[in-house]
Amino acid sequence: MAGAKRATLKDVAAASGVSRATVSFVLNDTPNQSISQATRARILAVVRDLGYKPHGIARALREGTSRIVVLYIDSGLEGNYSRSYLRGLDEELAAHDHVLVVRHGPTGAGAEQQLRDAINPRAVVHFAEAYRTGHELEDRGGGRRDGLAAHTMLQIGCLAAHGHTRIALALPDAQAPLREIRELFSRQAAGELGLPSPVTVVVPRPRDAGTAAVAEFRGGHPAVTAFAGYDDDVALRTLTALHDLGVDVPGEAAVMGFDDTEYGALFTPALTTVHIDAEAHGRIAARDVLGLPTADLQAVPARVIERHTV
Amino acid sequence: MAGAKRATLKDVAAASGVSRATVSFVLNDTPNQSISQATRARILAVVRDLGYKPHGIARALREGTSRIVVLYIDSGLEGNYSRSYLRGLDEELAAHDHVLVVRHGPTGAGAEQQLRDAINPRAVVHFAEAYRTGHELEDRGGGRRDGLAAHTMLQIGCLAAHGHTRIALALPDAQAPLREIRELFSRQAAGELGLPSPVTVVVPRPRDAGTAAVAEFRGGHPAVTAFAGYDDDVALRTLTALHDLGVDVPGEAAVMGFDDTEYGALFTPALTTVHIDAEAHGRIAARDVLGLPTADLQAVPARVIERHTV
DNA sequence: CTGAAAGCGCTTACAG
DNA sequence: CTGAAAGCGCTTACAG
Repeated sequence: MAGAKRATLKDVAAASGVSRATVSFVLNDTPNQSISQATRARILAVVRDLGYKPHGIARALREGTSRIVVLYIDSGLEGNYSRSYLRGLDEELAAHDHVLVVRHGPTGAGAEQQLRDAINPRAVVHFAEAYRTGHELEDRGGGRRDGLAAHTMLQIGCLAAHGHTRIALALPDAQAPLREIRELFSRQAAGELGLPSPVTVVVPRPRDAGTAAVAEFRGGHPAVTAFAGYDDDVALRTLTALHDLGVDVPGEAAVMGFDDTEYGALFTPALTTVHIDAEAHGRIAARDVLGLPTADLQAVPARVIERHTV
Repeated sequence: MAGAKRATLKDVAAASGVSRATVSFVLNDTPNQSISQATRARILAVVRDLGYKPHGIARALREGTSRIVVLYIDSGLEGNYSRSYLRGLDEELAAHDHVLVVRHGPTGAGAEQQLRDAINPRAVVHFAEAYRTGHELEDRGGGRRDGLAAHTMLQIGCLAAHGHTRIALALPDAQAPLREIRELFSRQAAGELGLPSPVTVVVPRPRDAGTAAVAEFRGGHPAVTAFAGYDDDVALRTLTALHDLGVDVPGEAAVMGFDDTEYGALFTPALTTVHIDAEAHGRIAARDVLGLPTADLQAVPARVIERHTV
């Protein structure tokens, strides 16, 4: 049992007194094969005794793809969205006998191809693609129910509920991947609330650059009283800039985060933000790439975490 | 070229008018095979024309393991250590024709086995193992030159240089994986500096629990004037607790982080910390698991980033 | 200098 | 109800 060479299908067949095909049939529940309960039970017992596990590589060669799915993720793992998404994706894949593996950083086409050549993954998922584009969730009604549009509405809505009408969307940089969609959804949300369209401000790193950017922005847009962060990071940078400028938050200006990180709670004043549980999004992504139905999966609604910056 | 079925070794052999073995020999630079320059060139040209790439799965079946190495990582990716380590590991592996793949979260033995069965990785690396245990780096003299011992010394040394003699080591929780080794190295560092051994304080989440813990600790240890954080996160929590307690930093107490995150710079006062570039550690880990020599790899020394909490 | 053959561990028509 | 055979795409003794 210990240390021994790993058991192979042939071993199981030999020990059960049947052919390898038969073993394979019972292990895979192949339809239209009538194998007696007795043999079936005997084989299963041998499988257990020998600790037989199918050899993934051999299976992959035969089937054309391995039971691996790879997740490409470019952003960090600070926010709750990414963590819960990862958990959902991982668990759902595992439940369907697949294993998740992740690649970080920008996806060079070369690296992606290299990985494809190396393990023939069953599928590839790009982090939060459906959420980020809004498209797929939109098609299922999820965009406005539990997708980016809904979450943006939560953010803008919270600001509006506190009396703010001139809102700025704080962006990490001009090339932020979701910039356009976030601007769109923010505009729609403001529109529905009868507010003017949010303007946009880039709050870069490092600290003093962010402060300079916010100072300049405020000079040009004196009517703006609230900042809706693209994510918690940008919101925190904005909050810091405002602090460095001597602007009282929330007295003179409000700041709201997006996608709860652990750091927001630690700032003073602590960051008000929207908390998103994306486990269902991860599960849906898993089902999608496996070609399974997703109708029974329901995301839990996001919620505003009221702290002290609005 | 586009859309066609992927080229196979057989295709290359046929197009070059040689056997598959010959193609394999030239592609793998198999020693002790004398193949004429002419055939070699011809084969290489065909390989290029056909866009032939070895089929990783087939190769893995034949060779026994795939050219994948998996990194298990439990902690987040917030700090500079993990990011630079990941980069070094990834690049070094790629340079040796392997591909890195990562698994997040606690390593269930089951999940690890499942992945092993699925892709027969060439090797498995556990995040920063050599660094964290200190053992391997120590053996090569690296522990004190560019390992955890050296970095701990940097942290304690900075505090000492600012006149602090009673230092507390702030831990995220009592079960922190590196707790013992960090305590050991901190004690050694203090000893070398002629300081008493640091005491230990756990600063938990959430914010108010952290504050309560720090308040209680200060009650019991009034002589302590400096907190050395296990990492930036804990340091930030400690800093926040001190703020909530009305303790002036750095006037009444100093706080020092460990492993620079982006958030430290955003706090007020901004966190003094030690910045570690672990790219070489990642490269060394890659070489180690591949059985390659590492003597030429030299870590860049860590450095203290002086901000405003010491 | 090069090729025919075996074999890595599976799955799945096909034949009884 | 079950088995013998082919084949997924490679690599590597082995034989010329």
